[in-house]
Amino acid sequence: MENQKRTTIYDIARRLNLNASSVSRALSGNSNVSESTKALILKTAKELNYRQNSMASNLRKGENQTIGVVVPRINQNFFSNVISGIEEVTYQKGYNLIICQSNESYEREVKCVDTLINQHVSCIFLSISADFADNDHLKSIADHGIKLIQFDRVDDSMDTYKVLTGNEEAAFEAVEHLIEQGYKRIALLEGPQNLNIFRQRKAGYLAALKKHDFPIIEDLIRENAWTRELGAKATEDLLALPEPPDAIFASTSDFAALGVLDVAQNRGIKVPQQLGICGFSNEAFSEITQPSLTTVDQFSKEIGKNVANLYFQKMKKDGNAEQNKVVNVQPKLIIRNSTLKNG
Amino acid sequence: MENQKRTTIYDIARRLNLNASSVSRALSGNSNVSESTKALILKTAKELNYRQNSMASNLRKGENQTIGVVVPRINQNFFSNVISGIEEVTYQKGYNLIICQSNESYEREVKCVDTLINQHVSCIFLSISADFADNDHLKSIADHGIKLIQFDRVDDSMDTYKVLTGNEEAAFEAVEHLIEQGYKRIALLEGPQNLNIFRQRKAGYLAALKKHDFPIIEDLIRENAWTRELGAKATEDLLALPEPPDAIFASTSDFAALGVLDVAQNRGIKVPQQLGICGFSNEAFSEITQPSLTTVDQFSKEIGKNVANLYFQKMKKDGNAEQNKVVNVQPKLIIRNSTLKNG
DNA sequence: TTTATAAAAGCAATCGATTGCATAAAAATC
DNA sequence: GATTTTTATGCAATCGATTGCTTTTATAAA
Repeated sequence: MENQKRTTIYDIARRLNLNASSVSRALSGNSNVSESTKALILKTAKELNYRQNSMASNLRKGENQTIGVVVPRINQNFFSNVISGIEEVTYQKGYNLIICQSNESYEREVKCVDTLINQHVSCIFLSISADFADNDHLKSIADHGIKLIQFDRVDDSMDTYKVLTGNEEAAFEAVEHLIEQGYKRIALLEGPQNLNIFRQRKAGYLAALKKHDFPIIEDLIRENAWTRELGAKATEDLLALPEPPDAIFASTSDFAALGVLDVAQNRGIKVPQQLGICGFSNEAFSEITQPSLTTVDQFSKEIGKNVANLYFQKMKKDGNAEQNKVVNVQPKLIIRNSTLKNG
Repeated sequence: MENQKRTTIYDIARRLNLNASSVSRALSGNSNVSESTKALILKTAKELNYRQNSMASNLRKGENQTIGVVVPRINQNFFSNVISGIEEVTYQKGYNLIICQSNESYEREVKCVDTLINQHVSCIFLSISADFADNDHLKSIADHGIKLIQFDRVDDSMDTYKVLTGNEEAAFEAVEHLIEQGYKRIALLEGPQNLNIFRQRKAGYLAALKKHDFPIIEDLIRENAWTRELGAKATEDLLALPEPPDAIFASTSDFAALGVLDVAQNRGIKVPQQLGICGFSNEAFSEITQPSLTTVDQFSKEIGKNVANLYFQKMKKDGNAEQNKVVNVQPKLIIRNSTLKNG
């Protein structure tokens, strides 16, 4: 029926001539209820179709078995996989997930965090938006007694638990791979430098060049090329240089790498012979392109699991202890045809 | 600080020598509070860093501004887009989303629904899992005064609000397109027939054949081919027939279509000349394959928005009124090279 | 059988916000 | 200035479950 009230422990108590406290104890299975009445209560609860009201329970217990997740975009492969990984763990623990997307907007990110604070969630798992401005909202999370785990895109300046990808190492490895394949002028497509992940990937790029005594050529480094279109645009510019690159590391994403490939194909530039292309993220399509794309797998679902496990295994116990606050999930370079100049 | 208690309306009241009820009224902006004290309360609230405890509020008000979503897999393109669309609308309305994934398991779907009932959510948006067994759990949702909207994969036998894709029409259109292109023996890769969407797509296939006086050849209809691997496997079988098909409609997904393409490429079969291929869902990769894949775009994000709007615009008012309970989001056939025999 | 002990059940306060009703204060009317 | 009306505030119950404490009942020991 639509509007009938839900059965409460009082309904059960009344029916059995008992006190609500006994019903509560019986249902939580705790203690001090005789087996016989316990069985009776459970039976009646089932008959009356009883369900615990978790609002009341949470209010009284002062804790909410709920975790809030804030990501830039739910429907982005990386994040939907992270969420899936998180959900797998939290489901096991009987926790609920409240999901918000910031849509890459700082303002909205702040609002999402606000909502989650109001909801009194136990912990917030968060990856910051592209136009991240300051971290006041993150600080206020702790003020309200809520825990915080940052993942992937994090604010380095904050001393919170974090789950990270080895962006720098992965970028280093990717560029070194390009060098080993004999590419001489390696360009970089980079993302917004207010995001740690893009800074780190750039650092990896620079470190690899340095190690192999390659000069750093500013002209070969292109900012904000993180969509297919922007990747294509940047490629056009790069190829118009007096001395164009012979390889492009699209450190932002496989989408950008796809843009590079688009341009190469339009111009009849042979990949990987004349131009090497390396992407980032191992999107599903990257093994389907012609040629298939070399890229970096970030094990996004693993990242999600790690985030959740970090909370349950360490944070709930340690509180905010000063040890091992950062977990690294090592990514892996997936070498495919788009960079195999030496076959 | 970590363990300090959160400020409540009582803290504010005490500080201002007022009663908590006035504070509550002031904060909810309702009425009957003088401008001066209202301003004072708002100011103090900010000073004390007050946040409403929504557990308490919801408990008292008996409603929970929360919606539960159950999908087979969060990290599946279609569903993550639907969720994204849902979130966009619910966010506007100040509602929270609790997300669960059934992992295509009926048992887990039941548990998800259980959890959401306990959480006392206002409404559940649900798409059933592949091994859907019965609808007792769906019925019990209404028993607890919770609304239900089914989308995409629905249990037809239940009279609930629904948001659907025009699967049958889309499949019909796809097959008709193949016929118009001159394909003569059109095979079908179909999914588990306990899911409405696959039944409907099959119906569309059959209807199109019938309209054009094509015989229905059982050998050309393959069950449970809904992954890349299974699609490839089914294609192997089809091509081994004495009279193999000259087109394959992978009604299950673009992944299955990709499996078809794999086999064609391995065997040197020319697409679309010797074999036409049509997929379903318009996955990101479908325009990247060589040749690009003809497929059906379902407007998944739109579906999500429609689901949420259905709740806010109709259901909350009408209750369970008997009119216009079903919304259709019409999909669109995206014709690409894999079927353009006459291109 | 009586007393000591353990187990079972009841009582009542509590979590924090909301709201109908009552009262006090301010404003409007005569 | 007295009375009515409006507005502002206070009081207290309520939402449903939990839990420390007390009382009652059953069991074990003396």
